[in-house]
Amino acid sequence: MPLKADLDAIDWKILRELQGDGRMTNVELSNRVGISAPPCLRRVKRLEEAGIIRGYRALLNAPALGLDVVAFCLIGLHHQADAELRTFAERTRGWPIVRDAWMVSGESDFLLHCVASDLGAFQTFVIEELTSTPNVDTVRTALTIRRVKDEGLVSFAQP
Amino acid sequence: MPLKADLDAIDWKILRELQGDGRMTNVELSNRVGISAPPCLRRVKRLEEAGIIRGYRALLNAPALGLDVVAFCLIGLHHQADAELRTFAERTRGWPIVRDAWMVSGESDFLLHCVASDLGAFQTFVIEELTSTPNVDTVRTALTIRRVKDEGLVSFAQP
DNA sequence: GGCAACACGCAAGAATCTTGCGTGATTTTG
DNA sequence: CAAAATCACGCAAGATTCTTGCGTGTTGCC
Repeated sequence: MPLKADLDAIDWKILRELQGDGRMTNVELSNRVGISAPPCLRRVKRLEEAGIIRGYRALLNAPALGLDVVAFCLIGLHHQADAELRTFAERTRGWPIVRDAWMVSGESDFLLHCVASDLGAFQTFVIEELTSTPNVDTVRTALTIRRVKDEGLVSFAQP
Repeated sequence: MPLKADLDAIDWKILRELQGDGRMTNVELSNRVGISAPPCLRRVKRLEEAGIIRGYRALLNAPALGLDVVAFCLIGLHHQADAELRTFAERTRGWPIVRDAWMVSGESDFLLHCVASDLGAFQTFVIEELTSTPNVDTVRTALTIRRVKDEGLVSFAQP
């Protein structure tokens, strides 16, 4: 189970390339990183099995699918005991509007990344779901105007 | 250039499957959505060319790569004229710590999703880069404790 | 009722994936 | 210091997948 220390320059190149295009063929990938196809495939498999590559995902165009509203919600709870935090975390998984969610420290307890078809649907969610959820204290929302940067995890130079 | 209205049930299945595993082979995908491989591939190509599928990306395991800190920063600017917003947006693209960034409306002007190797690196970024950037008024940070939900865009039932 | 448009499925050639094996370099061990 | 072990590479071949062209059936529209 290789960790960061076991990765060499070729592994970092592989991660960078697959992050840019996760559906690239193995021969194309092997050309870009400078080795032949079989060892390249073995490296990718190893990175997957080690959990360094968690998976692959198609990126979808939200507006083209009729999802015009992207927003973030900062949630503050009344009580932050472990059970309450778990309860709220579980609840976020049942809300399809919530794309991904983080437990955070600071002024708020949770940050929710939300996608909705329109402003009405989002407001309905905030009012009828979020604020009416037990233990929810504060809800601050930030509607997104546009994305100004969208990169993967490894965007910087690596050894 | 098909839009939402032109998508049928099979297209939605394709989007859902590729969002779950973007590297699935076309024959596997065709089996899952219930048609043969050639028309399945043609549909995927069409979705790509229409921009509905924006691309594919490998998901990486940040902690395994020595990136232990994930945080969000809410940035408020002094002046929000178009030129100033563009200037700050451009600046976020030069910061490797910033994974993706959104221009938002509400109490703040930008939301930054940041990934750093450790707390020190993140704090250095906030102090020496963010707060010392011209026109930056307020910086509120939320360190993430853990991710409680991580799904793609299309997680709910579709026609 | 007939015609055009469209998407499906079959089939075949091209490309890719996948595995086994031999070689060379680096590291470990006696 | 030398021998052995370990490791990753690249080659080659069979299996799988991709990709294209083509014929057929259905749908919608004159």
